[in-house]
Amino acid sequence: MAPKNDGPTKKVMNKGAWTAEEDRRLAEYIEIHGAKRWKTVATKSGLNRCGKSCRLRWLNYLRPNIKRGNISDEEEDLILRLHKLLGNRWSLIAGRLPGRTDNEIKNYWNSHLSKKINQKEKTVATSTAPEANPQKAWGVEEGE
DNA sequence: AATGCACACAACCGCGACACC
DNA sequence: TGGTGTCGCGGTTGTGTGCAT
Repeated sequence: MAPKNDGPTKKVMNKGAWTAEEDRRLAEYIEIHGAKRWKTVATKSGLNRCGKSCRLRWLNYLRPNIKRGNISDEEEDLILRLHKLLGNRWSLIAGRLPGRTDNEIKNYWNSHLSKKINQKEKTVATSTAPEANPQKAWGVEEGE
């Protein structure tokens, strides 16, 4: 499909998956000028992307020292404990896991751990004879 | 071999916080 | 002190891929 004429004033930003060329340009720009003023990064680097998009791409994918995939048992355990402590404060949790990003942890939680926890809760609920104390077994507190 | 489904991950969106003028 | 612009975060959606039927 041939692109339509967008008109003289309106500039349409790129969306969707990043290309290798875009990655290269972003990394190159940040290497020279640093990762600050994302709006400027977006415009000056010549990428037709918004600052937000550049920031996300850099933090979650291009930044050096990023660990990707293979979350170890220790890391998983740490995530579980930190989540219990902090709740959905993914950036704080990520801060405790060197090389991991908040987005990755959030994704991991949503696809793996939330299910695990649901299953755990179910087994606990069934194993602790509900008829002895039904309210506690179903997590019902008087104040609620 | 084709199709449908579930899962994993990348990216977008909306909103609140913060900095600067 | 209020207004405006930018950033950062969390929630959500879109898309690609592998697996089962």
